[in-house]
Amino acid sequence: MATIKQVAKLAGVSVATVSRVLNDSGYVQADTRKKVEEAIKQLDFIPNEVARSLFKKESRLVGLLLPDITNPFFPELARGIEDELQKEGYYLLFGNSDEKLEKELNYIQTFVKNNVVGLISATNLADKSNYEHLSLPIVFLDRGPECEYSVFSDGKEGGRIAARELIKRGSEKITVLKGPSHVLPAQERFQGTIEVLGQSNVDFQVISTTSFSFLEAKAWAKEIFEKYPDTDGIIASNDITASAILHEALQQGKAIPDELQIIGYDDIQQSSLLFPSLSTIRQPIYEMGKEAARVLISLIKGEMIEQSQIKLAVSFVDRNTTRKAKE
Amino acid sequence: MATIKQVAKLAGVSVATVSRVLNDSGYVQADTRKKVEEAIKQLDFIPNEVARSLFKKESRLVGLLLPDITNPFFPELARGIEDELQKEGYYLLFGNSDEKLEKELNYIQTFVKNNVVGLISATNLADKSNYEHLSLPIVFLDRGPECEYSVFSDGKEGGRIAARELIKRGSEKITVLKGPSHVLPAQERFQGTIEVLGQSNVDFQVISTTSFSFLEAKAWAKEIFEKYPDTDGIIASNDITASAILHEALQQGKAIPDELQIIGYDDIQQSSLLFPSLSTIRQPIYEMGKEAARVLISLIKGEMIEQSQIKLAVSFVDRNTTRKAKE
DNA sequence: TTGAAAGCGCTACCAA
DNA sequence: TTGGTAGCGCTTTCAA
Repeated sequence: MATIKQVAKLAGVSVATVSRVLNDSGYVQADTRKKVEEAIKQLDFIPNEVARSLFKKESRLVGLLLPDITNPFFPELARGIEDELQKEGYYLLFGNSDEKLEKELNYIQTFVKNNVVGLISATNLADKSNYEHLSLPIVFLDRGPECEYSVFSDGKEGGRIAARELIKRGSEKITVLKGPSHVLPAQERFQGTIEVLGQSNVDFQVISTTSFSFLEAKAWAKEIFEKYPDTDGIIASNDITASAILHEALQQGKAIPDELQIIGYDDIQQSSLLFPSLSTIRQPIYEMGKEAARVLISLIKGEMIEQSQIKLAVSFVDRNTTRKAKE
Repeated sequence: MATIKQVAKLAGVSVATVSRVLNDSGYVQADTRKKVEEAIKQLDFIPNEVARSLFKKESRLVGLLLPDITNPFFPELARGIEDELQKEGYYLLFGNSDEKLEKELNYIQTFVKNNVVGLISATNLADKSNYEHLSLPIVFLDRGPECEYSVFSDGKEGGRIAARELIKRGSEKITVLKGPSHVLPAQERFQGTIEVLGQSNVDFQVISTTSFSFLEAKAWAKEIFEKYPDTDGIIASNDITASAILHEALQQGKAIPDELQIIGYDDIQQSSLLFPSLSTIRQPIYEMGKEAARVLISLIKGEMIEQSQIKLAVSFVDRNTTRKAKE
């Protein structure tokens, strides 16, 4: 790798001058610039970002902390973030926390060590205290309003919509899966759901679930169908869980959606690939990622932020695990 | 952020000594070490990785280039890589190339600028020439043997297995989807498939497909069912495509697997969530990621590598879009 | 308009 | 066993 010194030498100028053309700063005469540019080309010189970062005390790197990229919700989020950051010349350093504090802390430290200019965290145990000493712009994603800067979608309303749509479509004995209690967004939507259900005239019951795992969800589904064989509507805590329930229901020969309606949450890509395709509450996942990146970039640039908490709207995606609404 | 200088001052020693305890190198007396460690704790000092990287001319960063993290094949790959790297204290800088040369080159440059110690590339246009001037350890993932170091699975054999299993299970008019021609691994498996099919006594036809997109695949499926209504076995180029075909088939009321058998490729997580669950050829995706990371780490450490090309075995996953094998 | 030089935080050599 | 110090590659004063 060529260095700035070599370029300077070849161009017959000082390193200061080379630096100036590199950064388009200060005065450089046209022909001097030309000489330098030629030398750069000749040597295939690429400025060393590390040296630059050391001096400037900031890099072009952004840290991204996710629970698990393997969970289909997160790749889309990550993609939104990346696409937005890339436009502005920032790059992603990324880690999966597995919801383990140790890993989370370890990654945060790594990010800091590497002079990241900002941080986006979508983990659930993202306790404020792990972050506040950082003196770095931080944006929390998919998490609630108690934090400084955050981007999330309207979980409560999403939960309400799910309940309303199911009622509107004629379910009368609804089963609600609560979702893991440590996953805040899941609890939000759950609250919204039971709020609406409580005000309605339908029967409903709540199943406490502890994970989003497909296999466990299948077991719960089995249990539900045994205990409440006449349940005619299920509100799942997310699309994976909904897939599992759908799977079990089909296996048991239930008619979907005539006998049983199922509604998911998230609208991950695969939900439309199921058969029947899954009706669900759509979070604008990709857009959430983009938005978070945008907020972070503004923060990095020290721009004014109109609102520190951005709540995006959710919507009902009417596919084939729900019936047509009654007029 | 505290610096080594401040630690040295507080501990009443020189920066050299602090550096020694930091790196466990050279001689440090027990009580001196203690003083230093206390100062470190007191100041919450974390060594600046950037400065270290500048001096050492290498970082703890590894670059990862993927086509698109949103494609369900890649998160698992990424996870395998990350888990393995993390054990050894390496971290991931990552980018999606979207199979665009410009983006690919841009990311490679960024990686180099940031002193990455190594590179893992899983892109399809990964032309050797874009990489060979890099003088960096590089491992190609999910790609063929023409490259220096690579980890991939046995695509040809996978293609063969798919054909054999379908024949064994009684399909007699098989349709093969060819998969995008620029995706080398897809072509490998296609070769394997037609090799076996050609030696057999079954009829078969090949459909040229140009993408892995679900929607396009649905359209092809429709076309297939129109043109070849008596096709009784489809070998898809991957699981997404297979999902689309399954979807269309179910929509048309075909009995799966009695009337039509479908076999996918990859065994991404969601394939088991489909109903009927998808029979497919399993690539050990996570393991491939791990293996690639392991090779890269060996390369970084300058260890001897027994084999530069690691080919992992694939296997048939017998689920519910294929029938039981005839005795 | 240019160059000399200090210094970002760290490591490693050499001398003490 | 310790400290002084040069230098990694760059940016940015300050002076010329």
